[in-house]
Amino acid sequence: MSDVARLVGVSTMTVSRVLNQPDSVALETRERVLQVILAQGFVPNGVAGSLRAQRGHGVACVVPHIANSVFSDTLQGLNDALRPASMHVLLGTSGYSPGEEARVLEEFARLRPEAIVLWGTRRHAKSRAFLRRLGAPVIEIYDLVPDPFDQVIGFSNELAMRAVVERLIASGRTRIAFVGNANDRDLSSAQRADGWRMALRAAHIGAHDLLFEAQASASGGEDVFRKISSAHVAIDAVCCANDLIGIGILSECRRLGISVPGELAVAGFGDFPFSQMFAPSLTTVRLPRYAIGRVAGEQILKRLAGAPVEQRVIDLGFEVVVRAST
Amino acid sequence: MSDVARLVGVSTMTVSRVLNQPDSVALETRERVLQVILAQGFVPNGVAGSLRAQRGHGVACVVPHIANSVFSDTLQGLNDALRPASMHVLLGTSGYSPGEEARVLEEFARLRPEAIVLWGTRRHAKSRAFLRRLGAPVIEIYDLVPDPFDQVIGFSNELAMRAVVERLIASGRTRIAFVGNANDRDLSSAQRADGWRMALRAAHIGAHDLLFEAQASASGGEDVFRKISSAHVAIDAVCCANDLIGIGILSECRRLGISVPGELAVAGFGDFPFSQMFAPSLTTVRLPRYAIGRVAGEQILKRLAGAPVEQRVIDLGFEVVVRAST
DNA sequence: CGATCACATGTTAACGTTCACATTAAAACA
DNA sequence: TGTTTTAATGTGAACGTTAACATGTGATCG
Repeated sequence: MSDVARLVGVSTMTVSRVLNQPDSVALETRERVLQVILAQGFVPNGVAGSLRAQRGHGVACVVPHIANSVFSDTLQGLNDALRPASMHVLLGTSGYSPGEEARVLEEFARLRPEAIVLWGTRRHAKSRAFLRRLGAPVIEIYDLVPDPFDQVIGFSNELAMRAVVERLIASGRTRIAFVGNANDRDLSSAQRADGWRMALRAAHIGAHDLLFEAQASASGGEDVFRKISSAHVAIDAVCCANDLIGIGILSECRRLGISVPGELAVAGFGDFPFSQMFAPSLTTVRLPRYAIGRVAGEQILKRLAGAPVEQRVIDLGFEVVVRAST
Repeated sequence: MSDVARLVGVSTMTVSRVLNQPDSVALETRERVLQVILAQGFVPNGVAGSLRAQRGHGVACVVPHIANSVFSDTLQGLNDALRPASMHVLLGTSGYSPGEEARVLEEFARLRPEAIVLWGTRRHAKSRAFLRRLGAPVIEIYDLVPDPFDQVIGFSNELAMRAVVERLIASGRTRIAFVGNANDRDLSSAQRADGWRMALRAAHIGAHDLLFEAQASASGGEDVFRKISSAHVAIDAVCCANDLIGIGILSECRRLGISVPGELAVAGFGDFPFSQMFAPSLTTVRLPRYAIGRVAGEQILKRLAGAPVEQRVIDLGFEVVVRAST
């Protein structure tokens, strides 16, 4: 930068101002500076700038797993919102482990990010203490909780699944099963099961024995449905914790000659990219995946600009997408 | 850091050494320092460290679009490889535009990344000049080219598609169409078309009129196949530039009552997550998506450790996955 | 017409580390 | 025993920018 300043015949401060507060520099000076910057190919050192200004341009984002359309859509939204403000995303993964999340956070904290975006609301006490000390805005995404750490953006898993079950009940189904991964690392599946239970209870339908565990994958769905069907459990509908399971069940039904939705209605959750291409196409819940990221980014920018937190809980809703499988 | 140093009764340099070269500090001193660090909750300032040491821990990665399983798998691989070395990924998107890529690169350049990972090999002259000046290792991924800018990791689109077509020919197909997005922003689709042409030529099968353009989506596949079939073009096989198109064609065949693979063989490209769940399941090419990211990360670490570039072109191959649709 | 003000630019120091070199003490050696 | 080597720590400066304050110039005002 001092090279540029010398060539133009101004102080480094003027060059710095051209870069950061162009309006405070006289038009003619500004143009001369910009010209030299271009000619010299000068790229300002953001590291030095961040150090001196005591604020950077990074937003740390920790998700369980990148290779998953749920998270990648959200990342896209976050990135799209932040880029115009020349903020960048520091990406990390926790592999669904709170301990790993804490470790990743500690690494990121060294870089003094301006804000932090975390998937889910269940985390290690260590992480909490850490985040508190960091002082940066913390946006939790996906699982809506009434009293978040700082701010939470997402939708209600319970209400969404409840809406699905209510549709099934309205269309005359009475023996409605739930299939999910009850793995306690995954809070959302448990919340979805709660929604299923609530809907049945509200309609005075008992369903104590119709909860089945499955891995959150298509083969998990196939496996569990093979078991259900060979055990001759009487059901006329099945709600799945996600679309992968639903598609596994659909393909197993095809194999077993069970007509969908004639004999069995199948509903998924999450509206994964291929769910509508299936035959029959899968009824599911569309989640505001992109919007969650986008709104998170917008909230971050607002708050960094000094705005107060208006809503600690931002509910972006969901949409039940009724297709051929129910 | 000086607080910690004072509390322990050593100089800041010793604290710094405990953090960066623990072996050079006496065991007893080291333990005392670590204890105070923990007690004080001291988190070293990586920004200051990077500035002084003139090297950071960031790897800039620019892909066209995050919300795409192809890229997200690769990102996962990259991240997994880099994390143990406490390197982090700076994520940016170009939206398939070389101009936007150049802009994002310029932003990232300010942060002085240690290495750069870029999707594809087609880029703006501005980007090239830029990358050259930066001096950091540049890894291009996916499209293999014989003479890369620095280093390229991927597979051969041509050979992969050629292998698919050869299988179709071997199984007796003679009227083999290609459907892809000939949009010139997407080099890979063009390379795949080349592979198709090469295979036909090698088998002495002409196919001048069997190249069809379609958007790279399921609905693109449906649309184009509707046109093909209403124009009564005689074909007995179709290769698609990606699985989305293939699945669109499969679902259109189902609608039109065309038996697959009886009347028509359909092959996709890319092995997208749901392709094997379809009925019929889609024959496709499995790409080393995760491995590309992983190997990119490993190469970066190697090179940062001072190792010379052994292979400028790293071919990770592909695998033709034959399923029910052919 | 002198005082006040806004504007454009400059000066100095500091952000929190780590590099390069210096120092000290103890150990190893001839 | 004197000299060299090794290990452990300290000192001062520097990384490249920007915050805070200072200065100088011309315009505006009563």
